[in-house]
Amino acid sequence: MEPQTPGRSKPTINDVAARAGVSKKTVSRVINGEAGLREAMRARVETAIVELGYAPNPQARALAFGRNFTLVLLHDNPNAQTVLNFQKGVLDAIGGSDLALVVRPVDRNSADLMSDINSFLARHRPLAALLLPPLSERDDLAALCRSLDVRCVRVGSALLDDPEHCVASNDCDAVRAVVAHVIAQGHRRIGFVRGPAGLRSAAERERGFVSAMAEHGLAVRASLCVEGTYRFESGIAAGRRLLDQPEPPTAVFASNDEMAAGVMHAALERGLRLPEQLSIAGFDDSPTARHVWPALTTVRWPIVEMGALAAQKAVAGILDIHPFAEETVTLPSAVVTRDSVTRPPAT
Amino acid sequence: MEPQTPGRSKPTINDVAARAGVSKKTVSRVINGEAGLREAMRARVETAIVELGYAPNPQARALAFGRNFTLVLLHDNPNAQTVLNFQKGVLDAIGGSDLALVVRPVDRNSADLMSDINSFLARHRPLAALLLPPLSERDDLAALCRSLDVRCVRVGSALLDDPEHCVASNDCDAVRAVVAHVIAQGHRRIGFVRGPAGLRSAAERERGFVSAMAEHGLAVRASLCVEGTYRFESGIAAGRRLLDQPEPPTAVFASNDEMAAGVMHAALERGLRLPEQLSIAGFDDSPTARHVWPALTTVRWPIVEMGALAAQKAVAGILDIHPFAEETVTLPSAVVTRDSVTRPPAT
DNA sequence: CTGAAAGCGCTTACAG
DNA sequence: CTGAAAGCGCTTACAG
Repeated sequence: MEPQTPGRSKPTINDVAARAGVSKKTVSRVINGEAGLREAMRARVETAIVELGYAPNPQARALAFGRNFTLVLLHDNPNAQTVLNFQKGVLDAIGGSDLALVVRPVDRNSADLMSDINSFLARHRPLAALLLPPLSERDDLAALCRSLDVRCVRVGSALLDDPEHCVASNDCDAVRAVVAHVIAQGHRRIGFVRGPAGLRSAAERERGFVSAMAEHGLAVRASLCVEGTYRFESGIAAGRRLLDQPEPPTAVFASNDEMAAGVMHAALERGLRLPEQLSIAGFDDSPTARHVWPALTTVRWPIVEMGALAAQKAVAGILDIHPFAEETVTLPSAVVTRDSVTRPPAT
Repeated sequence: MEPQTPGRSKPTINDVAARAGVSKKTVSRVINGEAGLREAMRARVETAIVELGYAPNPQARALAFGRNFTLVLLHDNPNAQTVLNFQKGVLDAIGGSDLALVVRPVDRNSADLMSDINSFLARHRPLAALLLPPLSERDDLAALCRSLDVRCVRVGSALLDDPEHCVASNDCDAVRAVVAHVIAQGHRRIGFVRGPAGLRSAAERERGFVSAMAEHGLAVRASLCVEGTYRFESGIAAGRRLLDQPEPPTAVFASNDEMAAGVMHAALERGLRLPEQLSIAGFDDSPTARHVWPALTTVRWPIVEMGALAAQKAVAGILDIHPFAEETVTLPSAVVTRDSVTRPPAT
């Protein structure tokens, strides 16, 4: 069961060099895929590596390189599914390699945020930092990474940086599409639950809502737009306010699924039948979207793919993983049609 | 903004030694908190450390120690909230220290599972591996860790190992409590949706269900026990089978929240009113439990606390984080009473 | 195109 | 109780 013969410890670069009859510098060149080696040399070394079952010691490389072969995920995102799906994307992409993924949740309201991240990065010295929203929106953080010579890839609902440093969805377009779908069912009075002020995703989704309404010649009534926090409870509160209007909406778009579920609660506690008396759409395609009744029409956010693309950008030029074309930045979202949106009640 | 004067790079152990007028070995002793140092020495070194803003280089320590100061989380758990809450617990516990958390999802059905983990652990050399269920149930994996001299802490629904290597909930008792609550409402015909065969959590929860029924003198009818996969869809299927019985249950306990949500769907698609016509209880207290209507009565699984306790055990004797008494193994669950369980319909 | 030397910043093993 | 030497397994910087 144990491949490693007791007493004979793991082979080092010296063992490979000796066996191949070359210097360890040459072995190092092969390991790091450097150019300008005679093919015969390379082959000899590779044979020795295989025969010995050699694998370079990451700790030694890290010390000599002054850099760990790790990616660190910095996040302050309350949505577990989002964070985990992103991790999955990253790990799928780096799977075969010897990279490791380090996770580092932070508190964006902490006064020490920058200095904490500074010291963590300075000590740990990863290849790159991956920033999830809303952290990804902070330019000071991206600048900090650069000043520490740590690559930085920012994930967001819109273009946050140059193509090498950014992975994006197009939330504006995605919301435009789902709201267009609602409108196509015949709705005119559509309520909107906005995300928290200051978040880029909230702004993009609002732009999408406003565009969709404008494109179809519908007015955005201020009384039918309320702000939430992206949390479930705020969705309940928003739903109540919307339904308390003298002319309540016949449909509501909430800027994420949690708040959409909250709007459902507000409707159900008033005894409304769903979706007949109120259509509701959300954003994220979280597990909750399938679990609620009626199942929620929503937008699938390509977070797994964004994780894979972020990993690819993080190691570009060092490791080659290329599921995506090099210039890819924006990944497509898709409307997921389920049961929570139907025609408005006859008036 | 940059504390590090350009040109003067980070202080090393040599700088500290020089400034304190001691050998670097002495500095090393202070860093590692070794005993048997004159207090005056220690104080001198500590002053120099503070004055210089010195922090040991983790890469160098890793090489010299033959060990990284990291914890690796090995998991094959489909529940994002569970995994993320566990990560949160671990990170809360190790927060201040210079430990890093590395995540490594694996595929427990892969033929290379053991060899993949073997090579990852052998190369990465973490302080410890943290195993989440269902991976934690595999004795061969725990043995592999030990053979590689990597500590291993197993998380489970029951005692899986010695107290130093195990963190547990008591799912049997927790289910007993929630089912007792259902019975206390007056239900006699209670359906049961089991978890997948082979999983310890499924077996423990079943034991709890059976005990609760027995304690209250109720029969467990085979026709009212169906097996699910812990996934939502399997809950729908289970719910349909239960409701198709000639004498359908008046209440259902599903072994997790996802399946409970599925049972709700099965009931709603038949036009049942919830909870008046069917009471439903779940397990996990996932976000979904709050989002469904009626909100789900369930069991809160102390996964955040288990993460913190697992971290504490992983570094015991190396680092001291002690929110928990040393001998703590089992952490308490709690019944969360919401709206999905009420009295049975009058007959 | 390949290699011998020095070094990365720590710790272990041994003295005294 | 403290230290000088050697070493962990790689890479950088320089030769040739």
